[in-house]
Amino acid sequence: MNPKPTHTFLIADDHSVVRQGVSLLIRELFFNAQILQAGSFKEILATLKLHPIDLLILDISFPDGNSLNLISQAKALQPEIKILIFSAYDENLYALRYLNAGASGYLNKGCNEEEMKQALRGMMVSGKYITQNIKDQILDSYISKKPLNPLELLSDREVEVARLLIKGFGNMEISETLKIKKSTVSTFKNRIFEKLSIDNLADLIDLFQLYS
Amino acid sequence: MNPKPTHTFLIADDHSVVRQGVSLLIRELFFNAQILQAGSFKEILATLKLHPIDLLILDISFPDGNSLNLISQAKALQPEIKILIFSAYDENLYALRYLNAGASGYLNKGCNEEEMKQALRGMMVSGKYITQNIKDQILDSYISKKPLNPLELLSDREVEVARLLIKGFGNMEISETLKIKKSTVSTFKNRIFEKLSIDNLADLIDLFQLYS
DNA sequence: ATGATTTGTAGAACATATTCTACAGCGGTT
DNA sequence: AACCGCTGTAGAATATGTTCTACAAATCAT
Repeated sequence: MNPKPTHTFLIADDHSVVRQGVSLLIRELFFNAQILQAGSFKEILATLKLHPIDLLILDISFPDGNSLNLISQAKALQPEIKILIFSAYDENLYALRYLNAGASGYLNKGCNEEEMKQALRGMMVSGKYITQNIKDQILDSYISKKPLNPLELLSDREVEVARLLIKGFGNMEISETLKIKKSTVSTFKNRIFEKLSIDNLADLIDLFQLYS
Repeated sequence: MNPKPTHTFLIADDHSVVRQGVSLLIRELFFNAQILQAGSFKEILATLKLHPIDLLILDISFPDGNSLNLISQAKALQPEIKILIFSAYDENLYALRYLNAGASGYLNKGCNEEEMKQALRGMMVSGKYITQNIKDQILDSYISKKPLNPLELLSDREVEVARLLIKGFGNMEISETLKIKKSTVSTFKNRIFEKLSIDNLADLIDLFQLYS
């Protein structure tokens, strides 16, 4: 069976429906692809240790955190792996960050099937995929450092902390989740508030709602 | 073809992958079902006007708003329609509200395939599906005659405190504004959280946003 | 290439928030 | 009239969060 060995995909998303949907799409394009799935960080890493993967399709948010730092771990295990971020979050907010962290494509979950197929083809043939929108952003951010929206002022870690804050996590929980001291969390909180010119959680939640 | 006319499903979600994934699942259970899809409010309504639907599988959040008031519109068009909410949001926070609005099932996107199938079967055979968790909630709210609008649970002073909290006021500021001791503010905060079954400010803000 | 800034991290002292308990007044029930 | 739960209020002990300072590593700007 399977006379021509073909590509291996790993779909990482905490929602099984999404994995199924992506799976289907892939099969339409690469009919004898090998498709693996993972629903958590542990599963992703475990799979990467066992199988060489051509393309990792990676959601941003998992129950156990965001996948930013997973990228480097994945690359450490498989330097040649291609990573396509597939997220429901606004690309304007996250794409640059993730591309910078080592992903080579960013696709919004709000895409239609055609875009999705293009993204998959793009990743497989040229190793990358980004929308015009993001290309423009890259250009802009190259030309002038003017942030398009206030959240871009935040560093990766700051965004991470901010996202936990708006989920309702307290400093203690955050410090445990990220394994940093509580005073560190406070420092981040302060810097976030300062950068965004706000001074309370309610405003932070407001801002994130506005810009995503 | 299709000798035995069977069920018609409408999958409403702004992410096409999700629609595909759900589609797949449905086909496994109801192999000759008719499956329609919609990615926006307009599409949902348009479809409802053209086709009688047995089960509407409905996401909560769409680019053009949340689907709460879409439920009554759907029921207006097709009083017999069954609606299963399929959402990534915490069921504890939203399920009752949507059930009350006319949905008869609530399924979290974090479910596995088996749960999803159970939900689909539940909806088709008995017209409803809810998790034990939500059953408990309903029971509680029945026994204690909790009004659906949680804000009605709060006493005048509690609402006053809650409003200040969601404006971003800290306990100190509230205690100064209302001329009560800070420990009193904490007591109120606790009672508010308890009455609304939440435990952090982010959820309070969420709730207040939903109810306005 | 080098100095300036940002980023990620904490310790210690201090400020704020929560918990647990309590109690009096009010309104409804028996 | 006596009881009950809900409301508005706190004190004290405890838990959590903030500030201020600091420092190394990374990144940026010149």
